[in-house]
Amino acid sequence: MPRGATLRDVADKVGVSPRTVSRVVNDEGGFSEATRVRVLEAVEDLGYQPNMLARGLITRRSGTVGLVGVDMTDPFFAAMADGIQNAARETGRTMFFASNDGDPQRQAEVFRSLWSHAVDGVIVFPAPGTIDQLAGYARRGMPLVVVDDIVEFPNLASVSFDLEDGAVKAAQHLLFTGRRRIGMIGSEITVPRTRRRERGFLQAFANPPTGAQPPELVRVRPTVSGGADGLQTLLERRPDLDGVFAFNDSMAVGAMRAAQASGYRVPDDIAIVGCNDIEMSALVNPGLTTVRLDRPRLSAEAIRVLHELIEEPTSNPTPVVLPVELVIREST
Amino acid sequence: MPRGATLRDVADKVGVSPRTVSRVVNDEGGFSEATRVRVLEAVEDLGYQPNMLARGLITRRSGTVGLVGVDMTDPFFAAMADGIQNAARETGRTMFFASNDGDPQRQAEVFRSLWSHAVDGVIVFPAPGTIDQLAGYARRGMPLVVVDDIVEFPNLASVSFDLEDGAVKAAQHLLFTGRRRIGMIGSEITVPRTRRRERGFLQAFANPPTGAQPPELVRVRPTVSGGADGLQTLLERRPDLDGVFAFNDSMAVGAMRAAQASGYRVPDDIAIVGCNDIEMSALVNPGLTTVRLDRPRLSAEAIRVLHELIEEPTSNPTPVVLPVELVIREST
DNA sequence: AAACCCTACGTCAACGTTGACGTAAGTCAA
DNA sequence: TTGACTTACGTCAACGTTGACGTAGGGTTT
Repeated sequence: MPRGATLRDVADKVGVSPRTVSRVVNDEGGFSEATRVRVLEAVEDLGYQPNMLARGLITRRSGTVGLVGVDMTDPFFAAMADGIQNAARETGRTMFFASNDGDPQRQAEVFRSLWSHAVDGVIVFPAPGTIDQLAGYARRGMPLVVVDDIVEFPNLASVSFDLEDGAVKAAQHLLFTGRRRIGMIGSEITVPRTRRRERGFLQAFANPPTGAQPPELVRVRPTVSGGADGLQTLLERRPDLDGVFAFNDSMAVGAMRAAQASGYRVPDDIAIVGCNDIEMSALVNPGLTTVRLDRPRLSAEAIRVLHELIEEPTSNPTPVVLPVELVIREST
Repeated sequence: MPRGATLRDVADKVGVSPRTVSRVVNDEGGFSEATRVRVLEAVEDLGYQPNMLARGLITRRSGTVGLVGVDMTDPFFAAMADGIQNAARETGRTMFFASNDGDPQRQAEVFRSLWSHAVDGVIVFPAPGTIDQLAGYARRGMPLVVVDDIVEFPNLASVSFDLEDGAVKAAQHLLFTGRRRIGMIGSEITVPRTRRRERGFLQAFANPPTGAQPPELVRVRPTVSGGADGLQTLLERRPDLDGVFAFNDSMAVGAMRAAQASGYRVPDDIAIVGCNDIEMSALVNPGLTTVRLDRPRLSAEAIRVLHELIEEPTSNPTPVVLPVELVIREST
């Protein structure tokens, strides 16, 4: 609720019209050097700050971007959010943040709100089954970047990691280091990116080495405790399990704790590979082997593509897919 | 850049004036049941969404709140942000998020931007030495809640944890369990809340048990690697160190790793107590004894006080100080 | 029947800014 | 000297909404 100085206040003080002050403030040209100096002095004196609501109303640019994620407390996402927020600031935009909790209905609320606030664009980690919802907003003219999912729609870009390849690398590493009875703890939240990890994992078993058993797959909540539950289920099905690939590092850590609690040694009895390389992964004992994602790069690409879309709404950027890398620590 | 239906579109479709549609949408009364039904039908048909920029311009309420933190990737802060975001949504407000990186100048930029966007209020984890900056915005009429710092200014509320007491409890626990050569790893970022932890820590040594040495204090970056460096420094000063209290859990984990890397056993040789109880703390080995903070409660109080301030700008809420609790795990 | 109130609208201006366009004075070329 | 162009402004309307106020028609009271 600002009650600060307006263009008119500055204009009155200097003795010009508000339009001229506006021109100086936005550096549009069409004013003399002398005027510029006097206007900027008055701006300083009065502490004038442009009102983005009024400006946005007429320019149809509010100077804001939205970031919609699944869960802000996920360290992977928090790191992304931080990068995006910084990148947005550099282009003079302020960031709205909201989480969708993986719930399509909540995401719908969030988008209604962002639309009302006339955001210039949104970067979204979509809730399951919301591609149509998102495509609808894209069609209505909202520049939209979907992260970690590959989609192709007009006005809708996507940026993702090559997690299929990551899962292949993880599974191959387990097989290569001699594991033969391998399970995967997947996520019960099923969006395409979830499925790509499973697909890559299974794909690695297309030509299995001798002795490799067909892989087991369970799907649980993508949290530490979910990972623990997942490992329990895998062990019930196959007590001689000797390798696990988890959907993300939080789950991998949960699985590691559960395995240790059940008397299994890691990596001697069971090798564990995670995905994401969050900070915690290097700090647990043993250190977690995991698929590393270049998050700063993802943030940068997402913002870059979003701005492309904002500046040139008709452009149809090709989906960006970033490579991943396996980091080997002590858990395998 | 929404180009959606406006009040006028809805009004034309129904055959009433925009003002009547506005009354129905905002449920102000002064319309017949028949009109209400027909307007809401048209709203639905056209997918009308109020334009918050226009509304905010006239009501001086933008329907947004700001959250300004030090570092979004700090898990403690992420949890707070999530709680605040949810609470804000429940009152129909959308949350801006920005981090100040502990830098007063950056925080100034952030506040300029938020002011321009006419936020209804801001919750801030202040950068060091910015109380005057904040008080300035409060004086200009921006409802402001400072978290984790005690301040008293008009239009400026504060909510914090009793970290002085937390530090007392941590130090007393170390002393009570027989530790006598104790160090503290503090934060080099010095805001009042930092100092309170140090003050509490030192206070516990006012009447030391027999044999207790005067405590050592180092100040480092509040990160995992900073914690590791801090422990190194403490060990250089006092190789027979047997207890450590760290400013936060990330640092405590860093210190734990550094101690183990130097051949000390935890807790046998050195006991470690952290502060904050982040998720990681229960997962490291050994589990970290730490001061638990009720973060959902802090989020809830911050939002509650902020709304109080928004609704009643003249109210002068008393600072809220929340109790803390020591959680004993295996690191002591 | 006059005076009053209530209901259900409509009208108009304003929020602070910028897009579109107008214009007086000065500059320049033919 | 005239016409065209440029510079440095000003004027006006519009963005979409709500606050303030007006009013026609019906009902109720005196």
